[in-house]
Parts: sequence; structure tokens; C-alpha cells
Amino acid sequence: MSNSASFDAKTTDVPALVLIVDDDIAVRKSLQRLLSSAGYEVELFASAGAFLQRLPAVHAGRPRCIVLDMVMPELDGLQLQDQLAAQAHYPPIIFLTGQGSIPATVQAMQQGAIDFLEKPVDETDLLPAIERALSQDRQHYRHWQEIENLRRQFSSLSERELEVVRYVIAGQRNKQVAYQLGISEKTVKVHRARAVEKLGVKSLAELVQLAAKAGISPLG
Amino acid sequence: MSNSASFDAKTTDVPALVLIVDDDIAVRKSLQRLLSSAGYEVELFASAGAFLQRLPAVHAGRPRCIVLDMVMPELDGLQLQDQLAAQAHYPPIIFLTGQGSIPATVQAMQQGAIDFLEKPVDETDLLPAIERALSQDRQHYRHWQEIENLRRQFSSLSERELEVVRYVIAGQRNKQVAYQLGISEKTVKVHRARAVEKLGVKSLAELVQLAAKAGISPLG
DNA sequence: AGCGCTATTGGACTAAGGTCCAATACTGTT
DNA sequence: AACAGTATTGGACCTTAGTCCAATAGCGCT
Repeated sequence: MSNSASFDAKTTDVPALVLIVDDDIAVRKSLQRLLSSAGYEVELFASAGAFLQRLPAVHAGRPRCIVLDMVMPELDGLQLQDQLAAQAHYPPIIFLTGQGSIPATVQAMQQGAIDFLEKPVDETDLLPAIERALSQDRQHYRHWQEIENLRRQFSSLSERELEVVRYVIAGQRNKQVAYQLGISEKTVKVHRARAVEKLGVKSLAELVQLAAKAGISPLG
Repeated sequence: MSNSASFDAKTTDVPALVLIVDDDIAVRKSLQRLLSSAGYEVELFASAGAFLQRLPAVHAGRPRCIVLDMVMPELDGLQLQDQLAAQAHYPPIIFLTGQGSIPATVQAMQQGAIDFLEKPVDETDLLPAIERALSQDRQHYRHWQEIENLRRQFSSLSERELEVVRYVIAGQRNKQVAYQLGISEKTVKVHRARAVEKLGVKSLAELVQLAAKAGISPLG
């Protein structure tokens, strides 16, 4: 009836998920042991390709991060990072590397990696890095969720109502809006009142701020 | 002109300024030669302390960046970066290092360095890094300047006027504002009109958006 | 055809905002 | 003491905005 599957995955206490991508099975197993015993849920991937297949199913409603090997056959770590950066919300990345170079480190960090560690990795380095990554993911998710909720509210407006709102938040008078839309001022008032009611705001000031947060651009 | 074809300092207005901090005089001279011939204005500093003394006089109105040696006696590069991070607008930092370690690289990048290069540095690495740094500085400066202009506009309001504005952008009616301030509604109208005139806005919507940009927090 | 949603308009009325006018009082400066 | 700036208030008047009420028309769906 209404819109599609609206998941209100209330981030109660979902266990954090660490996604490990490394072509060396010994490394995977070792990391899994370490991170599992530290209380994280862990998934292992032997290649970037396998990881990319799984990623769409990894729900964003729980804290996640990626522990990513730098050198791998086919897609290497930096290339995978590129792929991820192309999409909207991807988990924070912690790079691991056997013989890391400074240029590679710099590039990874410039592209947004949250940390870059050398193998063999010590847990006193890895665990804090994981926590920072998860913390960032939580924060990003909360922010993204807030925006999404706003978008959902605005999508409950009819086309006309939204149109009116866009003029109103641009500072136009009802009369001007009516003229621009070729309708009567009365109608504008109705749409405006409906919009205000649907969005649950109590003043024009609130409406303007809400629209700004939701990224609704003014018209006129 | 002939040897640095693609990376001349193409600052349309003010010449860009590169601040070089290195305890090795040979490095300083070499960088000065390279960057001067590339069209940048250059200042040299033999220590972090000397640099910090000079910094307050470096005007933010021109594009600037810092080329910073990692290892130095007394304050080293990372410590200087810490010092700088404490203050409001500091120039983007490009690190140089003789024998860099990956942890140091990561730390520098996490703290906001724009690049991290190894000595001896090649100009095909350094010049693009400088341009990125200057570009970022220009952008930050424009943003900072915009905020400052807004703050200046708002500081032209009287205390009372600003107070009224803070209530108004919170969505309060004139009547409510009058009650909260213990003055009459008429007076609120006057202050409000004055504020709107001083700020050069034509509607409440604009006022709200302007105040939000300037970081004016609502009241009530 | 009937139902529900959306868009549209009108009248009458109240509340609020904006704009003219003019006035008093306190402050700090010259 | 005279002056400029700010804060304050009032009245009269007009323009907007918001709120009741009620109504018509198109659209897709059952």
C-alpha cells in the first residue's frame, strides 16, 4: 500500500560486524580468532570479488568495518576502496599490509581509510582501530538515518504541497506562489497548511530549518 | 616557464605563499630554488619555534601552505602540527621526511596532513601536492570569510535586536517574544524590522537561513 | 459505478505581520 | 549642555497568514 519496505531497524544492541578481506587463509583465521574472542561478529572473504558480492546484503543498521589486505591478486585493497567509494554508505576501512610503502599509505589515507597497519598486527593496535572504525560507522549511520527520516517525511507530501513548500522556504508570499503556479492564493494556503501539518512543524522557521536539513532546495 | 609546464603558481589574484620548515639548510635552499622558480613566494624557517613566531603575521587572505620536515630538534613535525591544530585557521601541511615510518605517516594523515612525501622529494610529487594544499587553503579561506561576513552583519545588530532575532528564528510569535522579554509586541516589531533591514533580507525564510549559516542559535 | 486520494476554489473570520506616523528615556560622547 | 545612538512604546492602517466551513473535479483502483 504505502511505500516500499520501510525498515525501522532500531539500532538497539546489534553486535558489531567486522568484515575481513585477505587472500591468505592463515591471516584470515588468525584475525577471526582474535576478533571473535574480542566479542565481534566476523565474516571472512578470500578476495575483493567475494566481498563485493556479499556487501549489498550487509545491513547498514549495525556497526560495521572492513579489515582489508593491501596486496591481493586481481583487485587489490586500494582498488577495492575505489569501488566502495563510488557507492553511498560503505563501512570504514582499516588497511593491513605485509610490506607497506609510504605512498600507498598516503593514498589509502587520502581516500578515507581510517587506519593503516602493518602485519603482523598487534592486537593493541588493531582493537583500538576497530573501535574507532565502528564508532565512525555508527555516527555516519545515525546521520544518514536522520536525513532519511526527513526525506521520508517530505515524501509524504503530495507533489503540489512540496512545490508550494519549495517556494515558501525561498521566502515567497502565498500570493506570489499562487501567481507562479497559476493557482489561487486560497489553494496555496491549503497546500501550505497541509504540508505544515504533515511535517509536524509549528512555524515557518521550523519548516525552513527542516527543509534545509532534508536538502530540499528552494524555488523561485 | 619551460621546465615546469603544468604546475606554475596560477594564482589569479594574490601570489601563493609556501612556508618551509626544515632544520637542514641544504633542504631549505633546494626547496626554495624549486618553488621560487615554479612561481611561489617562499619563506624559510630553520625550526618550529621560528615558524610559530612568524605565523600570526601570515595573512590568511592569500593561499598558503606549509612544507614541514618530520624530524627536527625540539618540536618535531607532528608536534608542530598539534600546536597548529589547536588554533582556528592554519595552512594545510605537506610533510617531508628522510626516513619515514608508516605509523608516523598514518598519524600525520589522521591529524589532517594533506600529503606526506619522502626525501629526496621529486618535483613531480611536490608541485601537485603544493597545488592541492593551496587549493584547499583557498577553499577554507573562502568558507571562513563567508562566515565572518555573516558574523559581521549580525554584529551590527543591537543586543535587543539580536535577542529578538534569536526568538524569531526559533519560531516564536511576536507576541510570545514580547512576553518573554517583558516588552510590548510593538517594540518587538520594531526590533524585528530593524534587524531585517540591517541584514538585508526580504523574508523570514531568508532570515532563518542566514542565521543558521552564521551559527546564530535560536532561543526559547 | 463507487471509493479514496489529490488538486482545486470559495467565503467568512481571526490572528499575525509590516508600515506609516510620532514620542519618551537612558546611555555615552563631544 | 548638546548630541547621537539605542531601547522603548503607542496608534492607525493595510497586508498576510491561518482557520473554520463547504464544494467541485480528475485520477486510479475495486
